[in-house]
Amino acid sequence: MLSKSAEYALRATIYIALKGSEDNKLGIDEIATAIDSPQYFTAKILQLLTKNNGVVSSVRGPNGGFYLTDAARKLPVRAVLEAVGEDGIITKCVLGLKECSESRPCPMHEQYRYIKAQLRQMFEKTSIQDLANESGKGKIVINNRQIKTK
Amino acid sequence: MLSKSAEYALRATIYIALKGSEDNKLGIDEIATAIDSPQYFTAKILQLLTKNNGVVSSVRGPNGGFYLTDAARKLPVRAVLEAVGEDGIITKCVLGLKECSESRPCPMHEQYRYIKAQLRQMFEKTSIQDLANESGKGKIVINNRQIKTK
DNA sequence: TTGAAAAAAGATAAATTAGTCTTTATTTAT
DNA sequence: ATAAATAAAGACTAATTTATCTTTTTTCAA
Repeated sequence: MLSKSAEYALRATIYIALKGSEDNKLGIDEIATAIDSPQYFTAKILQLLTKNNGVVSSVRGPNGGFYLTDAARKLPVRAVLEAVGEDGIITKCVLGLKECSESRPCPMHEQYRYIKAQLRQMFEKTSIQDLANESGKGKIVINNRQIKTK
Repeated sequence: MLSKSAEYALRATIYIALKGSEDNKLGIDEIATAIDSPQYFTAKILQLLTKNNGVVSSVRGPNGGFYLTDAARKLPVRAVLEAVGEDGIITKCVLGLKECSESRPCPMHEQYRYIKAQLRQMFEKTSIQDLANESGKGKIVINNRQIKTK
């Protein structure tokens, strides 16, 4: 469904939203451990998220780390996917046809249209903060690990 | 969304359903050209489809080629995905968590559950023949090319 | 103003997926 | 029986994605 990059991007973003703040920046090691992802690779992905769409903010040096601004928290989940170049799920044809549209639909188009619209809804109407809130409900989990909300 | 393998598998299967029959078997070159896919690679995929789930049938030698049995035509689209090992879309967690379930849901679980159910519906309730019929409606297209139904 | 802590950037490696080519086996027709 | 047509099987190459390691830059605190 999604690439590893996209999965890590989402998990990392949710984790940062949940545990980080401007005066509690999180280090890459903590993040990678928490979401159970390869550290260096996750670092690369966070770089993408800081460069594109301003999803994640970062500062270097002592007490540096990653956090989300209030504005970033309001961004739709789609912004995360876009930042890692992975929004094809809601833009491309299921059968991979370049030219597939209402006027020239592929054999699955009719059926998939509605589902695609819902995926789009989900990724556009849900904000990063919304996901963090879900995660905060206690029983909800990132990577098999209960996250303690402060 | 889907891998190239899965896309080619679906396109090839639909094409064979539409144009082939037990006494009009289709050659790999025709198929690959028609669905605009790399020939040798598509051959590999058709091998998978003949070995797994009996989606496609084939015979070698002169006048050999690929076709679908009547039974195969009734198979759900999911059988094609399974045959190429690509049914993760309807089985796996969006965030890639190993342990994500009703009792231990990931932050997107609630939202995605319904969509996943619909994807499953689509892939399980739609048969290969159904897709071929769609394709037969005339304006519908495999790979930007109008397929002439006899 | 120096040292240490952090992310950024860059270079490389490993794994997976996609794609190609060659050889073999099977089938049909002559 | 033999030759030709075809898919199957296997070996190989290329591209992309995933992952790791090293070096550089920035920032803070002593």
